[in-house]
Amino acid sequence: MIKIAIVEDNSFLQKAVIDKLDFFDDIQIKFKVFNGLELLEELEKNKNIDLIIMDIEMPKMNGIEATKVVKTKYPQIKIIMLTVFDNDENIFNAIKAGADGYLLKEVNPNTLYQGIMETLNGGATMTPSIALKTLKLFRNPIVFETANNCDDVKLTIREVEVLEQLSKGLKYNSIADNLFLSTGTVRKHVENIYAKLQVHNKLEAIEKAKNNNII
Amino acid sequence: MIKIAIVEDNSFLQKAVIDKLDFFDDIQIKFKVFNGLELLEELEKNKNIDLIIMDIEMPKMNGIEATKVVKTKYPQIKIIMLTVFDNDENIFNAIKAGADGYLLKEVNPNTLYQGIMETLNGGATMTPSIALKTLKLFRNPIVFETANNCDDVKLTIREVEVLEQLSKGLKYNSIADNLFLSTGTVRKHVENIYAKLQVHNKLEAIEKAKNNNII
DNA sequence: ATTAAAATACGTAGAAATGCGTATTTTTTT
DNA sequence: AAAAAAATACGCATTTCTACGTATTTTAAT
Repeated sequence: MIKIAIVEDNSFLQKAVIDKLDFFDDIQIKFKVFNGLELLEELEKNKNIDLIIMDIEMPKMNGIEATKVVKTKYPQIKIIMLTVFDNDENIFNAIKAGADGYLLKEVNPNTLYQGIMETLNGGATMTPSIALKTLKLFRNPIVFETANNCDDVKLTIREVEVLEQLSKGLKYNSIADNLFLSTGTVRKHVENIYAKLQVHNKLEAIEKAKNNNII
Repeated sequence: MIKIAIVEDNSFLQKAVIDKLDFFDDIQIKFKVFNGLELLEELEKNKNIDLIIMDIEMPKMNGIEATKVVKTKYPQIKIIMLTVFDNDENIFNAIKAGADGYLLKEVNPNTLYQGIMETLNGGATMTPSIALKTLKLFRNPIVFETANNCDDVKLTIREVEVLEQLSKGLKYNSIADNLFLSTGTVRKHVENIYAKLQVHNKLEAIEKAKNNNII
């Protein structure tokens, strides 16, 4: 049994998706919610989900943001975007956020089902029009001002140096050695970095720093 | 009538492709050649072609080079790569060269036909496994340093899953939770991953895995 | 049917990382 | 000159990770 969750704010379209999947016996719709926040709440209660069908435009938390969070907290869950919008920016952001597929709302039941199966078997699924846009984006990468984290994070020069070394997988001892510091000082820099970035380990710090073009 | 050209150096495989397309009445194979150079010569004589089915590895001029030239001189002609190779570098280069699709040789007649039709209707076609690789390349653009990934590293499916979760900065406990495992098992998987990749911590493992496009 | 590989799980021990507190010196800013 | 920010450094407690060993069950391959 394939465990599916549906995230879609329009209850009419939600129903349409459910109807499409109703044909297939091995598909079990575990829950349906109306926005990203509700999805996260539901996943807290029950993370035993194989795949999420996700709309993009939604109140409170949109599908892109939700995808980012889900792919960070529960990377094993597959996500297929299902939306009426096929503009470059949405496609680009959805892929960057970690989506495993991108289908348009008018998809027929069979194609949707196929897409789900292919995704669960370690592939990805896209409608041909989306695939073409993806290829074009690939060839001609546009820089969207992602307006990522406007948090205006400011690390000092020394902190950036330490973070750069951290990102190479060096341990505190080696970093201290490289920068002619004591291990304790490196440690303190790392602490301060974590506090500024509001994270709690190397990987999160590096991820966030990269997103803000700090490193 | 859809006018198709086939570029494939192996005459046996060439025959196989023709057989696959023979089923369909609206497909007309205008000519078949054995490498890129012959293709260009033939196009000089007759450029009235809708779509080219192109192999990659060929003598004299390979499919990537040929695609570049064709897409420059005759941009209206669609090109679908049809090859046994699904390595990142080929996919990357084919897309960059301007290919409109990328299918694997074992494709069944129907899918091939569908792909052709979708491509001619302004879409693109990819097998799900290729689509996934494309998305990964999109998210994680690599520099193809041949020295880097000669190691022929093979991780099991489970190991890749664990590594993906590791790369998000999750701790062993959360990973165990997400994958419904014991913490000890996660630990053991991580050990095995490190041994295979010959590394000694998360960051090195992730770095290496990304370079080999494992994650 | 037998063998090999993969996935599962636990224990012990030491290394490394994280969080919190404190404190001094140096540099920069006002 | 005074104040603020940055860089330096340690100690303690706790958590997490890494390494090594062992072992059973499940799945895939020959």
